[in-house]
Amino acid sequence: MPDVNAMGLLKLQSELCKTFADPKRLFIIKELRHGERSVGQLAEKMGVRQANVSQHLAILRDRGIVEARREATTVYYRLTDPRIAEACELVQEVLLNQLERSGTLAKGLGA
Amino acid sequence: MPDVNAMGLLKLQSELCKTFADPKRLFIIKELRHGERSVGQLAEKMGVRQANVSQHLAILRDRGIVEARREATTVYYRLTDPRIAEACELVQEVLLNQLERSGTLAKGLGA
DNA sequence: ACAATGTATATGAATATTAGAATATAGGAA
DNA sequence: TTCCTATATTCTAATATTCATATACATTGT
Repeated sequence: MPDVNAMGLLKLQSELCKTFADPKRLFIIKELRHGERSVGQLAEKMGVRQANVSQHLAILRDRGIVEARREATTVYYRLTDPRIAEACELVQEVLLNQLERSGTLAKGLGA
Repeated sequence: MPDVNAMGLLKLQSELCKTFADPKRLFIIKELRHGERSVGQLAEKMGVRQANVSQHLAILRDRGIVEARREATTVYYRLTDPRIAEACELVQEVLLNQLERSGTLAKGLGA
């Protein structure tokens, strides 16, 4: 008997993971670890058009990753759960480990 | 000055996260926490065709998530880094928390 | 050599994701 | 109201992902 029951939850979990499967959304998550940021602040830091940032924020909002707070015309976003950033950091550690092993880091990736 | 340096690493990180963005691959990762499994074992547990499992394993292999070991005609897979399973568990916790809040769990998802 | 078993890959069709352009909405100031 | 700023949404084209089918490859046994 195939394990079809677990698949329902895993489908939801995979949809949550999809939100981490884009570099711009990872940037946003990483940035929001340090506190609230407005859409414009994020757009500038990322060097990306406002509409595009807003699209990504909508995805993060729909999946319950971030929450918004409006102050006049400015909308500030924050993470809903610190464990989200933790999970992303774990993945980053794994990645850095992989890069170390393959020696790819040496080729000047900035730092 | 936009933060373009970080984007290179985040691109790699997002590609790593993409491997978690599919329920079947999450199933495989979850299953491999308990030890090695062969392709056939996974296919049966998942109720999925062997070729499809093999495709997903190839993705996990390419991203360095799993490693293979051959024994006669049988190939056994294992996780390369326990932190990968940890990260997935963190995401699962966040998900369960979300479901609790929205009360969706009550509607009999199996357990 | 051949056949049998277990696994991997190539191809194509359906579907999903992404970014940009244009447009829409919300709130504040005059 | 009108204008201005900040954010959101819709639509579209390009690209990527997923699955099934068919086929190829690797290993063991005969």
